[in-house]
Amino acid sequence: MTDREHSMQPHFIRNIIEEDFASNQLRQLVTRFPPEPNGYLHIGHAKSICLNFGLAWEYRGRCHLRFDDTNPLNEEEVYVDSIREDVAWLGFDWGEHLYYASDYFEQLYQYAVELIKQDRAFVCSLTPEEIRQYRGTLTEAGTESPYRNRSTEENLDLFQRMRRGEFAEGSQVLRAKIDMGSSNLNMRDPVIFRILHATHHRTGDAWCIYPTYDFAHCLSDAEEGITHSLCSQEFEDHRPLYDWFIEHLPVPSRPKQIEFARMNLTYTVLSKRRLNRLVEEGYVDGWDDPRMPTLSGLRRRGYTPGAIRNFCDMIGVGKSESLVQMSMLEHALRDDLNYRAPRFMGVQDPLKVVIVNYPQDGEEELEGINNPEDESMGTRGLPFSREIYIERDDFREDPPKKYFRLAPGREVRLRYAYFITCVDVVKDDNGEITELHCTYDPESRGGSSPDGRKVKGTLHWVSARHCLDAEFRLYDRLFTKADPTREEKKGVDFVQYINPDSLRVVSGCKVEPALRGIDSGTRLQFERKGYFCLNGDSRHEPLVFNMAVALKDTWAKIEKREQGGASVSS
RNA sequence: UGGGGUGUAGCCAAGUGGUAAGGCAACGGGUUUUGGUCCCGUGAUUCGGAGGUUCAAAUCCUCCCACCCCAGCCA
Repeated sequence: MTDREHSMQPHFIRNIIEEDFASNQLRQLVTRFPPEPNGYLHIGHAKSICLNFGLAWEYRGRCHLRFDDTNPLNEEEVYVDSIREDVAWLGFDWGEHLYYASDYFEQLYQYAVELIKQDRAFVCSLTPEEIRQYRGTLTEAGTESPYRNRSTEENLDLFQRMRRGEFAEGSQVLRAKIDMGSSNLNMRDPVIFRILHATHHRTGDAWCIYPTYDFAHCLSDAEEGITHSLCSQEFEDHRPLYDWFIEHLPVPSRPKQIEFARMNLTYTVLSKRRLNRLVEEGYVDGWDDPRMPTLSGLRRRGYTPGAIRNFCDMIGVGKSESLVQMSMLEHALRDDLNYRAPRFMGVQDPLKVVIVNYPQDGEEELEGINNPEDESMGTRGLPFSREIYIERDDFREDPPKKYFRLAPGREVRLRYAYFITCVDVVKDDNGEITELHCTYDPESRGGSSPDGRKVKGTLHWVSARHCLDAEFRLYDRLFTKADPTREEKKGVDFVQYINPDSLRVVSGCKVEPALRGIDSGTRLQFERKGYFCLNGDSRHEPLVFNMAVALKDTWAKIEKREQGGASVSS
């Protein structure tokens, strides 16, 4: 991470940390990113990752990566691997500080025993349904469990037998003894250990009782010396409970929980459940489909870690739930890639152009600049010959107003090559344009004329004899509604709003030969089109390029407006 | 009709008693061998609403409205 990327935008969490340092309550900042290994990370998680690791980096503290693996029913090793990969890819380093809540199972068990001895926890033999009924409702107080006043000895014995596996799942639980009349449901004698006869991905069959989130999370934080435990807002109601455990147990440190708002992104979904449906029901091609907002999907799409970090920085950290426009994410990518992506020429919909006054078998090499924003990226050779391909959309027989590309009798520039003038349009029997005849001005070699003559348009092109075949995969928003989740609340299944044109596969594309042999994953700009990324499995022709994001297109905007089209939304 | 949280421009977001930052988007203009980039300019008499305190309020007080979260032995 560089300083350029890390702006120091003020936000309430940073303010709290500043105050804690100022009042000498804090010597070193310690944060943590605590994913449950039960799914893949997405852009929403990136916000939390960047916040936690970013703050630790900024204040010379440290950030732990801790897997919150207290529920063996939905956790798997594959998820821990992908999460580690994604966090590292984003550019963060947890150093030696990789932890698992499951590392603390024995300690957590001892803490529970301590609570029983303090008469602050009891084994409850109510059934799950009974527990629910006894809990009361939002507006009515709960009822105390008939098992609430078991003796310490009996509780100790029962809890030990729970651990030994003497009971069936669901028959007993350990509960904290707090207040069944609390208006905060989390304080109505919450369950802190439950029986699960399941194999855990790390502890195997060593345990058959597992701590709940509320019990494990705060104590894990305390064990690790976390100073600021940042979580999303839905845990705000849990904070009194978090503090209750910290207060009553002999923990080595006293972490502070601070909640911030989750982010939503337009035209996509970010909940595990919905993302899972997209994959399970085949609407996308897996978790790393380039249309997915998962980190693996964004990576395959061509997003850079720097772009995602900048995006997270841009959106800020607050307490009000946001619906961030996709245009912000796209801006962050363009902004990053503009400086680092090498430029190439690629024609999506080829239209043959014959340079009639160019030598029949002539051939020469022109020079192209790899990145106008960064001279150190050098130049490359561009083979030129009598027959080339240009973009079909760069020619209009009857050019509309403000169109300054090629048209009959009009002169334009071929980027880094020559000025050409269209002298003839060749069509087939159906009236389809099959090729263009143009003349070139030998004096304009390189792209400028010694007489100072100006042209309005510059076109990208490839030499027909030298170009490579390619396939472009053009991605668009996954949904047709900015907030498919909101629509869902009106009773419509969000999959109804999946964009049928979110993927357009275009074959028959032609790209310049310098692209031969580039590595998969390489990010580049096809000039005048957008930023692309060579797809992972693309070794031979046709080369497959995923479009990460299109370049801004002022002409498309003008054309749409002239036609009275609707404005583009984000 | 319980509790917790949030409301500042189309979106994100600073600001916490002294007269509304910044970014994205949009719209003008300049530069340009990418209709890209870059540069310049344009937007809130007003901060969910209504009252009140004050010389002074987005900031303090009162009432109201809207939205989000909570009744898993999920996290």
